[in-house]
Amino acid sequence: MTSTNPFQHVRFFQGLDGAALTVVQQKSYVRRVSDESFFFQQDEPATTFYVLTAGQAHLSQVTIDGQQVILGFLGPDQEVGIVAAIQHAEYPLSLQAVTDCVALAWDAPTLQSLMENYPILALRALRMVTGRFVQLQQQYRELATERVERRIARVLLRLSAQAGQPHPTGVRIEFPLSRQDVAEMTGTTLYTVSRTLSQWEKLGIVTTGRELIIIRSPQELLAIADNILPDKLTDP
Amino acid sequence: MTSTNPFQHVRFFQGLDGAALTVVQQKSYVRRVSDESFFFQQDEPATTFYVLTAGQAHLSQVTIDGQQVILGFLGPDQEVGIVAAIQHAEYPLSLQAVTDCVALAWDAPTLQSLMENYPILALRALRMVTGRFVQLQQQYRELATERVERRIARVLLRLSAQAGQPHPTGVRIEFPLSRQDVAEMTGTTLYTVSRTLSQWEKLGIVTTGRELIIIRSPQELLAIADNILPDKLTDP
DNA sequence: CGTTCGCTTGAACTAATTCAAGATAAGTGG
DNA sequence: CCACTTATCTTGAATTAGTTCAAGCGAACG
Repeated sequence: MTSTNPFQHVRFFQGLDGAALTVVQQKSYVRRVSDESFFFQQDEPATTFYVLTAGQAHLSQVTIDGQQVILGFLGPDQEVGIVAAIQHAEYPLSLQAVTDCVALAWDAPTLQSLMENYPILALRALRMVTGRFVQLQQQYRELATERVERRIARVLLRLSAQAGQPHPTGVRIEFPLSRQDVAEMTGTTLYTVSRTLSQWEKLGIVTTGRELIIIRSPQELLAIADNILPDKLTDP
Repeated sequence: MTSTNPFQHVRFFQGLDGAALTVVQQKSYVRRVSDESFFFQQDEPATTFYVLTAGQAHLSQVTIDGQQVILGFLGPDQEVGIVAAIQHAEYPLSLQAVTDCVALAWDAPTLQSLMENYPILALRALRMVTGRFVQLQQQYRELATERVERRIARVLLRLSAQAGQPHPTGVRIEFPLSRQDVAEMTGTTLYTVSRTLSQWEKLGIVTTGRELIIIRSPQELLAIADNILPDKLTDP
């Protein structure tokens, strides 16, 4: 068919010409991962590089004593597993589907030889990882300096930007998201998240349900994230 | 002279042959930065890539309200500023010398053309950034899940591994390190750091002074970091 | 030699955690 | 379709880890 090549949307392949795109595509295979299942788990040998084409998945780490931390969510056209391509190593985290997912996959040796044949791919990957790195540094700073409420506000804003769908009463986060999930993203407990969301619901900022969050007033959430206190919160 | 090329020690240049190393070296220049001064500051345009050859410096971010976070320390043979080479961007953080420093420097366009001429450099950089990324993810998880005491223990162990010098009574961290600095690395306050170090000093784990920390018992510090409680701490 | 800077320590305070108990909603199988 | 089971969520009460404020000490510095 003559429609645009879907690979053009993927940051990782931007800058490749048509012929190269075809080669890259031929070397790929499709992997389907159903809701709740893992693409890979922490400490497994890193064998595969993925570009997600449909669904949502989350990146998480577990501590020795079983505590989980969610480092972020991945949506369509996002890629993961570059570590597989550049060194014999283990995945430093797990990738778990939170809805049914479809992904394009490349084995480590395949990607490695693609990078050798198309040096621009290494530069692309470098730009990609650097961007994520800068983002993680910012998240780190937020975790180190900000109160729980602000961190929760930031996470909801980030998720709504990344996976938000218009909804009659606001923007709905388009995958099941529990209080526990939000806690693991913000370094707090599910109790504190529940209390915070209850309070926001009373103020009309969000609507919540079981594994569901709809943002009614992004402005107020932004004000909380940026620590701008509205009158109704400062008054006793 | 016939001694080994100093560039061979730098991770970034490993894999380059002698001729390439010479070219890379010729394109570099030396920059000296005295104690307390900045290599660059957050939000400045990223123009330069550095490899530190002598001294110690720290990477830090400041929040809008002036709070500082230290993301890590850099010692000899470590490199920084890859963001300069790959995109027109601002430095996402500041690099400040904590002792007198000497560094090799490359301007962004220079490094960019070097990467085009020697594609292996992009792969090197990718490996480097990925490594740091994995490390930062780990630090993030620690910050999200661990108590202050453990985080402080980890930081001291990390710093002693990176910049520790043998000392009659233990391992000494070889640059001025204030309580405030440790607080900014662990996301806590200088008061809590002071209290923690005082306690450890009573237990004989460390010796401290003004901007000085000597680790006397790395094992006990490791036990704290790994949450293995010795009897004397569990007894009432 | 006074002033600055880094450090210590007590005391009061508070943000957030932990524990406990119950409510609500979603599967599951008879 | 309804009872049974399971998982998510809410909320109060008690607790605590860590912060904040305040005051004072001692070493370094100009």
